Amino acid sequence: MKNNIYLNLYKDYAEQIDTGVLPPGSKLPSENELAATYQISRETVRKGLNLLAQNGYINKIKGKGSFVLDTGRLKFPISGLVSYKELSERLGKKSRTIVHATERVRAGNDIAKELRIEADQPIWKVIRSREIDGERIILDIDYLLAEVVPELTKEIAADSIYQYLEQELLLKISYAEKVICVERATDLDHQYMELKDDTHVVVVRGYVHLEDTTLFQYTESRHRLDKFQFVDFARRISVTET
Amino acid sequence: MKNNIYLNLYKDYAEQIDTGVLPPGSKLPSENELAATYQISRETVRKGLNLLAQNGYINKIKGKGSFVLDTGRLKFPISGLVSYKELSERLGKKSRTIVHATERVRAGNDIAKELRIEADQPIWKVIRSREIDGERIILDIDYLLAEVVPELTKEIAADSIYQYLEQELLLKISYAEKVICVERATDLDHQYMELKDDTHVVVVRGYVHLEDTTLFQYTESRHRLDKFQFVDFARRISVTET
DNA sequence: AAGTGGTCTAGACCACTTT
DNA sequence: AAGTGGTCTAGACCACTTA
Repeated sequence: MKNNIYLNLYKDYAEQIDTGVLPPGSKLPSENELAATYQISRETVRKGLNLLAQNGYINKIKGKGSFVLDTGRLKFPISGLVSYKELSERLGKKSRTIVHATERVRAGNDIAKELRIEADQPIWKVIRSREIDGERIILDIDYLLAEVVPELTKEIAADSIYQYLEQELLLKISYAEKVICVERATDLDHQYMELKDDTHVVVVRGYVHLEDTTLFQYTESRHRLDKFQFVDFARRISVTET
Repeated sequence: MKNNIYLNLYKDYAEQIDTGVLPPGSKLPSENELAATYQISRETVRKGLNLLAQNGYINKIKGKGSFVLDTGRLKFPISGLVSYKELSERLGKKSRTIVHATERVRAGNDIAKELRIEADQPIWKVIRSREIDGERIILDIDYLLAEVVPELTKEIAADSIYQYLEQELLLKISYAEKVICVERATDLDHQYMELKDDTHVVVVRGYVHLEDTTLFQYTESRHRLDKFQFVDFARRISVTET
């Protein structure tokens, strides 16, 4: 249990909104009220509320208050860096992970380039497909630096690699860049997904960094066109320059 | 000129990083230094730096300092709510907008549903294609509440609707939800884009809200598969529950 | 030990909405 | 006038890194 007051506030309200205890449109207590009831300072309350606002949970209106947004309609709060396990648990879908490979190999030229390392460096290669409602519609291929992740097993890959990295190896995952595009389906796609006669797949490339900016993981998440969906929540920063 | 110290700090450094004055890997002055030189408090410095960190400009490391990230390699800082004009200006690509229609109509059932209004309400419908490097690869269809936007012209649509809304109508655009998926190409797609023999297009649906949470704009941005790219920057919030 | 960023406080003033 | 969120301050303590 850490001493992170504003994060606790965030989690409390995020959960209440996720579970529907606080329905869309409800008004949160004012910042002064929250500060008083939680016995914390108002700036700390504001840190928590601002996190909620950034992640699409609430909207703050000057002079009025903070109100719960309608997050349920748009499911999939992917905006953020969330693991597949965390996501499927939140959605409660019937999903299954099939691990096809968990092997320690040496990086080829293409992967070395993506991970920005030299070729022949040892890496972990993990191939998994995700079955949702009985259909294999996602193929995830992960590459992790063996220098950072010395050990990896099929069991970990079947459960959650992120959980292992964070809770066992105590790695601090900091940020990721993702690039989404559409590409021709490969043989591997056909082998591990039920693609019917699709010629293309959506490819989400992920570059995951640690706190010290080390790039330690490159992921290709390949999705069947008709099942792919990505949801983003964005706030506008007014850029009225000069 | 507003009194927004931390936003000024953000813009200053964002520009310096965008233009390469501060190359990737450079170290920013420490928070205490910045507070001293700018004659502001450290918490205010931190607000500016945190904005930079959120938007992928810098990474902050405890005990070490703040460092510029490599934003150039992954261009397209789409993560955020940025208009097409702002984006193309930042990228400096040869692009052109062709306005096909700017008309005041009454909402049909489908659009009324997206905008969450009743059918037959007056709305503006704008159809534009975007030509990049000589090819028409994006089709944007916008629907705006006439109640919020009383007037709209072809000239505005050719330039920037956002600029008009914010600087002329003084509307406060607050946030947007975006949903990305792949769908079958329609006749309209073939009419206004150079689709060759593609059967599908990437569809980015955008729901844009004002400060008071009013949904006032629904946008369909339709992209040719081979030219579509979406880049996202995400920071991890550790969710080590219970 | 000195410097860094992370968290928190108690108070202040402002602009905006409501009564 | 009272209440709301937005900004800013000056100072405190902590955990972490570097020397």
